[in-house]
Amino acid sequence: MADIKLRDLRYLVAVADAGHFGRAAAACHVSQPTLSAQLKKLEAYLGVQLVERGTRHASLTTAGQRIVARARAMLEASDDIAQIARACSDPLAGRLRLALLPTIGPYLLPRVTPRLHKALPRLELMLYEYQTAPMLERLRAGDIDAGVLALPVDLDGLEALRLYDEPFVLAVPAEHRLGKGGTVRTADLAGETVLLLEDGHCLRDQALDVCSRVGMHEKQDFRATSLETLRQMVASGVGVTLLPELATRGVYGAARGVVVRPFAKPAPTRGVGLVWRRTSARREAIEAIAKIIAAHAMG
Amino acid sequence: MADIKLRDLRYLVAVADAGHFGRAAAACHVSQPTLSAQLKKLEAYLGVQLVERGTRHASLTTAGQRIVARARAMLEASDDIAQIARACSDPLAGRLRLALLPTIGPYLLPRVTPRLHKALPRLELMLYEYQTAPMLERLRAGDIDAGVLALPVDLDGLEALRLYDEPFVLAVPAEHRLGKGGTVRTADLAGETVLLLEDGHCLRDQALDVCSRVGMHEKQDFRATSLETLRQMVASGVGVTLLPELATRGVYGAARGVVVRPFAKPAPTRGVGLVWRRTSARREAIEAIAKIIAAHAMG
DNA sequence: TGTCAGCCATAGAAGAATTCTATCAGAATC
DNA sequence: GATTCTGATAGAATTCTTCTATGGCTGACA
Repeated sequence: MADIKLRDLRYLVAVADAGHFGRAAAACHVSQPTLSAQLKKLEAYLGVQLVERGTRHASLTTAGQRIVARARAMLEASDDIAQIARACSDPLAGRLRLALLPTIGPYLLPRVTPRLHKALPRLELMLYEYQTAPMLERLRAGDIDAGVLALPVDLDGLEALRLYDEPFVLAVPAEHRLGKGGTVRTADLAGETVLLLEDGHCLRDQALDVCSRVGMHEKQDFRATSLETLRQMVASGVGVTLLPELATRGVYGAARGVVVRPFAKPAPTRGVGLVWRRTSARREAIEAIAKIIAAHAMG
Repeated sequence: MADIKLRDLRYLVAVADAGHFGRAAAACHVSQPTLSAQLKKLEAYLGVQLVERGTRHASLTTAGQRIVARARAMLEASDDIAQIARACSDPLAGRLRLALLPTIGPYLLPRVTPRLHKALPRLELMLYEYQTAPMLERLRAGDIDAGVLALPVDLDGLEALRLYDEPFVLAVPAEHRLGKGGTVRTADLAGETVLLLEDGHCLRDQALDVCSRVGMHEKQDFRATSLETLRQMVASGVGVTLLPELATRGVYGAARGVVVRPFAKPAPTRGVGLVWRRTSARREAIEAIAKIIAAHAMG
């Protein structure tokens, strides 16, 4: 025999725990003669008596005790290997930390989480909300596995996949001059006062970009901390704003005092993407998530 | 397959080290197909690909790397077990717990421990002192490996070997009527007041047995806790006593105020024996000890 | 481009090890 | 003294591992 066998160590540990060959054998789901013979073989191989066979009780010799301690460690390591294998064998299982922009998360998640849970039931999603800069930082630090944000960003050691393009829509007070009709042209916005998010939100920059092109000016001394604040300010007639379309769908579509109008083509949009470390071991799971989000975000 | 096999882990580690199936197989002293097949089996069992088979080089996958780390630990533990076994395989080595009667230990040990150490240098003797009943109890419980006590005892699952017969001697105050001359006959003791040990010491029962036969009576309201107490009480003239001969040899022979007289034949004696569990794995070492004690106790 | 060498996978047979059931022997218990 | 409990033994069936021989694929080299 060239190698100790884990099975034999299992038998030995069972005897150590049971103090009884028959019960140890039962615990190992083998017959008593099998366990006896294997233990005897192990003793012969090692050249030491491991078990003292009393008439009512089997107990370990000193050598047996010391060896059982090592044996337990080996069996644990063996379990570890199985554990590692299980974790690695199903790339679509385990914990995955996903961050989303504050201007995306609350509006996108209700649309996709049911589908994610259904399609990837063994994936435990941990959800976070960060603005672009801290999100990239935490991504690179390994604090999160993937992030949903507005492209483009500075990829560097990162990999990205475009998920969907989200149009902006115009939100105006109900009694506003632009509060009626179907699509609205960006040119119609010239001269309007626009309300924007505070610094740090990429949506602010994207909206500013649109505004500067069409001749709108930002309402001074006002910065909203969230889209919901923004929406309420619009409702109270302070000005107009640009919202990402998902923020006007579903329960968010029926805000009192606010009229939402889509833009005529070509509508201003922002690209939304999924970003992860190029070296990430969770690539497969991340791509599965990307597929589901891309398919159902705007659909 | 119920268990990962160490052999397969060895193959995996060999591939990790060699980066090459053929060389790994050679390192394991098996054919290349054997190693390939077993690794494939291991991968199937674990449900993960462990080795990336390149055209010129075999490298480990991430799962493989993580598992190899555990595998190395297991192989090391396996070596440890072999090492422990080798160290324990010498039946005359290791720890052996030996108990002696309080009326034997202090007088026998100085005579035999130097010889035990010389003859059994790899044996680590742990010495204990117990009276007969607790000694047998601890023996049966496996707390000690062997015991030196006065025979006969109720052997039951135990095995015994007679070591030597120890005569009793008479100890009297220096000015006592029996304090002079060579041997003394038991019949001369009639009417004497004898001091005895407290309950639990088998020596007490043995001495009582002698006393009752020769017409001595025990000093009431006195029970010594040790032979040395007894000896001092004799020296102070309270009475006489019986001592085991070894307790009057060497440094114990020159007690002031006490005269020791051997008995004329047939002298009363007690048999001293070594007792151990019949199932004990240390039988060989115990018998070696018995041989040495028997040879040098009374010599 | 065709041949060769290196590398791993596959196939089938031989051999070894493990397992089972049935039974035995020794010790403790009633 | 019969019975029960415990571990050891025996022989057959099964399962696993190993071997040799060979195939298929890829890269190197003339």
